[in-house]
Amino acid sequence: MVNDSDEGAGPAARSKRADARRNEKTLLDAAAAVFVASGVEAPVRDIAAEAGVGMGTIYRHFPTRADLIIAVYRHQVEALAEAGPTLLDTSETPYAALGKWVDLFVGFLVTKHGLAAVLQTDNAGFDTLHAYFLDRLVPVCTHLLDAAVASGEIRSGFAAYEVMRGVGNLCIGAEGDSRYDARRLVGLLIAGLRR
Amino acid sequence: MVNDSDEGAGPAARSKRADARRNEKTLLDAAAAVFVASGVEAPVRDIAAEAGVGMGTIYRHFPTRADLIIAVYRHQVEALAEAGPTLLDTSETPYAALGKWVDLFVGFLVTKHGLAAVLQTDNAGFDTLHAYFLDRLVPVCTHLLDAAVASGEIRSGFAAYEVMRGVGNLCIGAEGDSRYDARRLVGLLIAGLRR
Amino acid sequence: MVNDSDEGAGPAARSKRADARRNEKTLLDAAAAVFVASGVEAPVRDIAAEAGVGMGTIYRHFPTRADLIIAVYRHQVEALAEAGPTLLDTSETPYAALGKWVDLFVGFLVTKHGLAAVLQTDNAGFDTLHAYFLDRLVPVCTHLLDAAVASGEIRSGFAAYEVMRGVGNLCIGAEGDSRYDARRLVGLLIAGLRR
Amino acid sequence: MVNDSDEGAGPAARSKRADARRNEKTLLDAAAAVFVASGVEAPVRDIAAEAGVGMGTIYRHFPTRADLIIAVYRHQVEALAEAGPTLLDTSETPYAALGKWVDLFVGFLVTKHGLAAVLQTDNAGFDTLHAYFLDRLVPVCTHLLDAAVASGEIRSGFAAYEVMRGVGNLCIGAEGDSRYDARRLVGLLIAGLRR
DNA sequence: GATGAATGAGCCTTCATTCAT
DNA sequence: GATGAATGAAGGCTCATTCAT
Repeated sequence: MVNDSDEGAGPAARSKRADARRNEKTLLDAAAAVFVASGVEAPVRDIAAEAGVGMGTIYRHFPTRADLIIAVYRHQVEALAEAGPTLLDTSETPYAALGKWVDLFVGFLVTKHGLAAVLQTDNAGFDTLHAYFLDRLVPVCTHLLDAAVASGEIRSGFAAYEVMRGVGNLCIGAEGDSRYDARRLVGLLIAGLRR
Repeated sequence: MVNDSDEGAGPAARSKRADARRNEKTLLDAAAAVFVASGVEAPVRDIAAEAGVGMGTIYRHFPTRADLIIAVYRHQVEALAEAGPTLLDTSETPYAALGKWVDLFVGFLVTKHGLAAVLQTDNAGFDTLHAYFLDRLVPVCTHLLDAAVASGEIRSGFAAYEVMRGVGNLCIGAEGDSRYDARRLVGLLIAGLRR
Repeated sequence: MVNDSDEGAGPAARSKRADARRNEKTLLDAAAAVFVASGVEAPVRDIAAEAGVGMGTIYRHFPTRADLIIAVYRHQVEALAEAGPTLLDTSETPYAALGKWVDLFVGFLVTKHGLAAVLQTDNAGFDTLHAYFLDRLVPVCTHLLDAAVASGEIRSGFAAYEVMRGVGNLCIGAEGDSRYDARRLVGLLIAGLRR
Repeated sequence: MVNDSDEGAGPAARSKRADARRNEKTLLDAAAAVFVASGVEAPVRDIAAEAGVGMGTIYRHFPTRADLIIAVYRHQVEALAEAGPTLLDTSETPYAALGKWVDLFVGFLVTKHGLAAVLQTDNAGFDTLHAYFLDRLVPVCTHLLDAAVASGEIRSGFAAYEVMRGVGNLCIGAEGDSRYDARRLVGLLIAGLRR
């Protein structure tokens, strides 16, 4: 994030940017809060209200809802992406790393009311969102799976995309149903991968 | 069910009924078609249009959307329920029966665009639907799981509700995504149950 | 009612009529009951249901709601009309007769949930209803008023139509409001007529 | 009311508000016009059309129909409320004041097609409206009645609520019926109060 | 004649999105 | 740039009324 954009503009320009970024931060925080409370499909008006800005401001910064969602979760997705290699390095076996990573993924999704649902839907207009998540995480997951296959711990033949979709799906609606523990079921799924 | 179809009823006495029932069939077919095309949450208007009837007709026959959905899928749910014991009798092991039954379940869900999604949602107004599915199928699934636990093939501790929810979730959005094979993933989940 | 219609038809025709009249009686009773329970604007379907007949039957007998209402209350309106002269004959003074008659009128209206409201509304389609009530009762009321004016008990200058409309209005919504006693207020109105 | 109109507010700070308020004025005028023409129960669409705005605009400003009605008549209700004490001060006797006030009330209601009807109905959703009218006017009327009782001009025992309801009822449907003069009848009612 | 199924207009309400200020 | 007012499509639901059986 340090050098995220801003190719060295003059001081005034920069301050404007800084201003805008601060505003954007407010937006993202508000959106995150509303997403948690009411799901990713919450009315734009609610998000604007939470942020204390006009709705137009939301639209200026994020032309589509998908853009907003991406922005909201970018940090966490990045962290997730970065966690892959790290876990591989620090875990006893590739399979253990996979398990831990999937757990992180579950932790991410389960707390985002409705995100998992949006992720799998073929709703037009969410392609960007889809693409972003996949572009960023599929390679990471592929890497983990490959390693675990290579170590002989799991069977081959399952694509990262598929596994992630499965994990994502298992997380849908998990929040709020005490009889359903997404993490346990995901555990089953990953266990099913073992040779 | 015995006298459900009125072939052989009094000639005129049943004429209205026959008419209405034929119409109801049209409605169910139309609803099924629309459900496949646009999901179970499709506008009532669309279903009416597809059936070539007025909206009022839908409401007359099915006061709530849940009623309609139940009616549309009743036959298949019943068949599913009845398949459980049969499979247990005719399969080599309880686990094999469980696998086959789950496969049937997946086959059912995968072709019903949006049904799996509705099934897990806590949308108010779908309680009837929920209840119907669970009432009918959870006992069957429980029976299969118990048998497989008893035969020592799978670990214990997973409730039918949870497993079914998991399977259901894995089927969400499966249709139309060629890179995602719900059946395979469900296979993984069930495999994960093995000791 | 004795010779209400039926100009001496043949026996068969007559029996048919008798049949129809019995049916019509059922309809009227049902309508009266529903009117009391849900007001004069109750859905036709409800009335049909209460009568245990199809809606079409209602429409056959009473093309418009006004026709039905008239039919339902015809007996009571006739009784009211006939009570006028009688009261005049049997009361101490014309004003007393007027008071008693108005009381009967109030008693009639107050128990007909919504009737008073319909009576004053200029809803198109209720002209028949209006006309019937007025044609039948205005002359009676006029007679009473005239007598009371003649006896010097009340001031002149108020038309029966106006007084009846006033009484009718005071009865609107009386049922079900314990803080509002239509009869008392009507008493005030009639008291106001005194010299 | 003091700072209700914003002549003199900060130049730009209030521009939106000014805009919206102007619009609200348009809405109120349109609503008033439609209320006169079609009654207080006119479809929201009609009001929007009359105002030349979208329906959403109505809903933005007035979440419920009752809110709209209240807003439309607030000024007049307030004026009515304030007229009570004034009349008491400036009239020869309390009874005269009562008569004049009731006359104002009649003048108000008679021009509001359907308002009187709504006022007496127990329609759910109009409670706010009811409450507002009663809260504001019953005390005023009570005051007038009490004074007239105290002065020995009228009989006691009639609550303001009841009298107002009576007056209100007498005004229902008055507009457009040349044979019915609500004011005269109300006069009769009030005359009836005299000892 | 009776039936009640079907029709469809009509109303309400919610929000995503645009755009004047 | 920000604001939030306005728009209007979309969808749900309820009957009055017609008409095939």
